[in-house]
Amino acid sequence: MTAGAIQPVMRATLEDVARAAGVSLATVDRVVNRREGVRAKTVARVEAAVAKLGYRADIAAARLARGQTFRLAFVLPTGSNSFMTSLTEQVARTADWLASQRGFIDVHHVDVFDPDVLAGALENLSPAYQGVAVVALDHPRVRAAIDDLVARGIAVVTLVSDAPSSSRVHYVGIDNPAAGRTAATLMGRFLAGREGTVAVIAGSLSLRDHTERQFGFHQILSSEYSNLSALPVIEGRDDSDRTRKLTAELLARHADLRGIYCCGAGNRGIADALEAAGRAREVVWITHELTEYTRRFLVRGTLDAVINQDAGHEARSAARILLAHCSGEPISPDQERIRIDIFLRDNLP
Amino acid sequence: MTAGAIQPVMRATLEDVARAAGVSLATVDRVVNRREGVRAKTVARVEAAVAKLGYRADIAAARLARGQTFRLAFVLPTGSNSFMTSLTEQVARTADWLASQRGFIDVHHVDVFDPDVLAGALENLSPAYQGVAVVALDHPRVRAAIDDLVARGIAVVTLVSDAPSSSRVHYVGIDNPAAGRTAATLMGRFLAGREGTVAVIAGSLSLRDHTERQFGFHQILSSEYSNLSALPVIEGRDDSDRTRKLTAELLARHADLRGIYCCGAGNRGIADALEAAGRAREVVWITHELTEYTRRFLVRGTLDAVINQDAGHEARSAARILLAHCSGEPISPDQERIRIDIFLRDNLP
DNA sequence: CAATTTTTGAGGTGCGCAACACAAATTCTG
DNA sequence: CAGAATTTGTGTTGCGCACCTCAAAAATTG
Repeated sequence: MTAGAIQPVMRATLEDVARAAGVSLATVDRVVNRREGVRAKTVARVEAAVAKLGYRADIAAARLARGQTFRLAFVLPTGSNSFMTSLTEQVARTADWLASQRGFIDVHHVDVFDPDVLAGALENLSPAYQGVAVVALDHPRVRAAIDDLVARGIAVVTLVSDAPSSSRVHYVGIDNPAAGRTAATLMGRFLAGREGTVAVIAGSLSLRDHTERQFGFHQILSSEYSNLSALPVIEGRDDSDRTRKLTAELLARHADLRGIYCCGAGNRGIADALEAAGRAREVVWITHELTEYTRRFLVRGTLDAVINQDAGHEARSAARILLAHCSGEPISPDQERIRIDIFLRDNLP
Repeated sequence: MTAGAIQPVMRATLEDVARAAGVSLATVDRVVNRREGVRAKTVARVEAAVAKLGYRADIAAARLARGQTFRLAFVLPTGSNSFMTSLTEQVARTADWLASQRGFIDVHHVDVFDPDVLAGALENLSPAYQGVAVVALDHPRVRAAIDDLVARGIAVVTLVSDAPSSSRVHYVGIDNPAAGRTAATLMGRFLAGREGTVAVIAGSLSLRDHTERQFGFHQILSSEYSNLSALPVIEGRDDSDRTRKLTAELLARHADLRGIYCCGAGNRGIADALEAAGRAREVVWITHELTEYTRRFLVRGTLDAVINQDAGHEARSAARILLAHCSGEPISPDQERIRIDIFLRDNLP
């Protein structure tokens, strides 16, 4: 047995560093906080002492002394689909956690599907915010609004849906083309060589994430599963009534329909139609986002797989990244990477 | 657009509460820290003020004032398989993070597969630790050692591998039977009705997690996929040389071998044997833990799916839970729940 | 009502750090 | 080598809280 021997546990303080370097507290402070007016030679001496003692500022004490507080704005859709509801709830929880870290979150609900409204909301945001997380739309006006915020020194992260060409500091969300490819691989493998058609239902093709998903899906399906042919993409507008009708039509029209990939919301409609037609077991259905409904369909066997992004992780990650950015701390990339979760009936959380 | 109006952002302090309740700072302190000697009526007044102002102690300031530091021990296997290496690394990173939260982690490496050695290591642990995370073994001596630590007031969490009947405060790891069921569903669906046999390779059946996984696997395979019959479990001892030989034998002996489920390590051996036999594409192979090797096999198409537990998440979660337990703070269960990740070639992180 | 007990208040200290003012020491100029 | 400029030291304050002491006030008792 190798024991990491029990060492003295006290943290080195600024004072320890000062003593070790043979300089005063003020000088150490100047060095560690990169202030002016210290000779290079002295800087080196202090830095050597820092390294030797393994000094690391107690960030809690530092924040306390600075009296820093952070104000963040989360701009979320007014829409009421399950995923966005869950995201809103997770943002609230994150706010709760952040409050104990001297951070404060205001949530603004806007119609993010209207570029002008969204851009307007961003433009009117109080300059008191140090950071903004926004479920973005990839549109020139929105892009400009984001760039404008960044130019004013406000850190912006895009959440769930990106605006890649803007100057946001980070995108917190999944790789949507990869998510689509994942869905296609599951579809192809679950259908294992059977011939037939596969339908793709998107919310709207003007949504970047839906477009990217169906792009990834088609990419893999056409290159690897020639036994399956994809039907033209249908826009369900994330609305269950509409998807119910559309799915019913699909089922009526295509006797050889083997699979449905839904890269948006409106899942209740799809489930209804599949079950009404009695083809729930036979048709492979894959969709996005784990909600109370998709969970139920999964357990029941109507739904075969869910591609999910963890809303809680996204909310926390956005907050952490904004905070780190504001206080110049580093972030650890692989803790912040949002994974593409696959859920089957068996590995539901 | 609904704007969460910009409110005053200052946190309420103890002094604010004192003023609002019309009592002194000392009394508020007595109430919030549950000290003796305050009339019930006064307690109620203070608590009302706390609620009204939404007062929450600044935990950073509180920790600073208390001068609290935490000492945690992580007891990890000496073994060198990729997953454990990665776990060790993630524990080191967690230690780094924790150091800025006034927490200190010592790592002890022991042969966790020998119950006596493991129990001995736990028994000899310095009483200076406030918390211990251990990759456990479900064995009476180990159980007793854990119970003993808990009896001495040391919080214990089991990590990756549980000792369910002990008095550990938490198990940080995946639901292994569910992981096995997940593997079986993937196997059954990828093979979609084809007839044949499926091999199961475990590290050792005396390891609780491996046993549980193969249990879950068999459960689903036998109840839902009658077209597939499982061969007797093979013990590969997590050793690539051995698994290579065993896999080669399997392939030679069973022309109708359709799938391999490996619920332990030794994946390089399996990959070698599959590729050497030229049956890498045809045989569905599912294994556990995403490592540099399994990632490569996945990309190459030799491996079909990986069931993974996130070592980084586990390390951080164990530390957070121990810390919360030591300082009497609550934990948020769904942030600490370790998920059963499924990785295909397409959703690799 | 005095004596006793319980409750409350006032005040101080220190945790580790940031931020600042000002004096002292050191170096650099002409 | 005086004077100026630069570098370093000393010292203080306060962030929000925990924890302690001692005295004052209030409630309870005989």
